[in-house]
Amino acid sequence: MWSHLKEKGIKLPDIDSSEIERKLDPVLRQIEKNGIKVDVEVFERLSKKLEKRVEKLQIQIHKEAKEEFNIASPIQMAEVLFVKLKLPTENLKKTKTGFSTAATELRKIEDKHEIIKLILEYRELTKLLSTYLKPLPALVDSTKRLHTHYTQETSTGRLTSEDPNLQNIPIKGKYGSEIRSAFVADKGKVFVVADYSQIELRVVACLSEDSAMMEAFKTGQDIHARTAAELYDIDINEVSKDQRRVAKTVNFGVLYGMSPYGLSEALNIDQDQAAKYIDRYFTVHSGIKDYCNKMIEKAKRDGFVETLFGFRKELTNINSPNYIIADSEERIAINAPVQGSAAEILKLAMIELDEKLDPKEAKILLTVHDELVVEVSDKKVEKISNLIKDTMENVVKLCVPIEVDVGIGKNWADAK
DNA sequence: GGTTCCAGCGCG
DNA sequence: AAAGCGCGCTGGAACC
Repeated sequence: MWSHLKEKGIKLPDIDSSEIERKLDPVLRQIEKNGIKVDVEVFERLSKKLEKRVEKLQIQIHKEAKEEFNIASPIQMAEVLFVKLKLPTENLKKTKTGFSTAATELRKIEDKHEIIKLILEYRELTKLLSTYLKPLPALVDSTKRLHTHYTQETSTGRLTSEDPNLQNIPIKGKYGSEIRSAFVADKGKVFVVADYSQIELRVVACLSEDSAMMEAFKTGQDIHARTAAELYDIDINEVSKDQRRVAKTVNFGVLYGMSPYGLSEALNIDQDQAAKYIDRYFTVHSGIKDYCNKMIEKAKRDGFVETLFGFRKELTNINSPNYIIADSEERIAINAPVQGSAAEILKLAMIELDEKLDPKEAKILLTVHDELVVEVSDKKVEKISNLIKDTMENVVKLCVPIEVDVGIGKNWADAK
């Protein structure tokens, strides 16, 4: 499906998707066996702190509601907010049982009542406690290491991590880095964390041969700032933080087949403005537009699309008269080749690294979609971090450069 | 007591 | 008319 790209300067190893899976399997089993060390005391300290705060929040929420109810129950929550306190529900999404109390919806009415802030903080903290801080320490082995299980995900070709899932460890919020700092390198070793920079956007730049996006990557520009400059018709150096944020959402949204409605929801702007952004984007990036149309056409004709290495995503319902199903499969047709090809690139890098790394010096501990965490002997960091970066950047040659950011540290937070 | 579904939310 | 891709885990709720 992508063989025409081979005349355009891309170079792929001579291997197909199923052979990638075969070769990757023993590598994954070794990674699972390695495990990653957790400083349980960091979790316990943070747990105590957050539990105290949650108790206070619970009391305050009940006081504001003038009623004791189960804050963890969305049904009871909706009753309190929208019936008892009569908070406005105009722009709120609905669920099967009534109005949604999801964080995105509550933020729309955040300034209508003091209780909303409290609920959002309560949700944040209880999520961290129940999903990470409480369960993970119970799962470490006698050497304090945590072992996940990776499975080859059959939908897009990504890997998934379960029991426990180590691909969704917090990083973003107030406590993200504190939680990540509990994942530590063994004595005499450090973490080398290597992640692909904008790999999905680089892949789509190559699959689509979109000239503006290819140029952005070839010249090493900040891709979101460049898109902002295009959307607002300004110089790339004049782009504000907010404009960059909008452009970032547009860049990712397009990869997922986002509609004007979806963009307006994501950015909290009106739908006309969102439509203008998308329109402008596709005017500048006609190659991306063509790519989207081609993937949809191909899926409608052949019943599947595929990745760079031939992993197929079947889309047998794309011609369905039910537009909910057909539209959904159109979005998947756009996204699957991009997400799947990016996954293959990391998998190939893992296979190659497994061959190159001496297990006495370096062990892969985690793989998180576009990132590897490797535990490396103190003395060899310089040499091995260069090897990792070099291997990941050159495992395939796309029509744009591939860049890898490398960090080094004693724990997962410091190494990023 | 167990299973299943849903809503919600953590990550890329 | 629905509305952004891919996951796994948790607690509540409904039911057996």
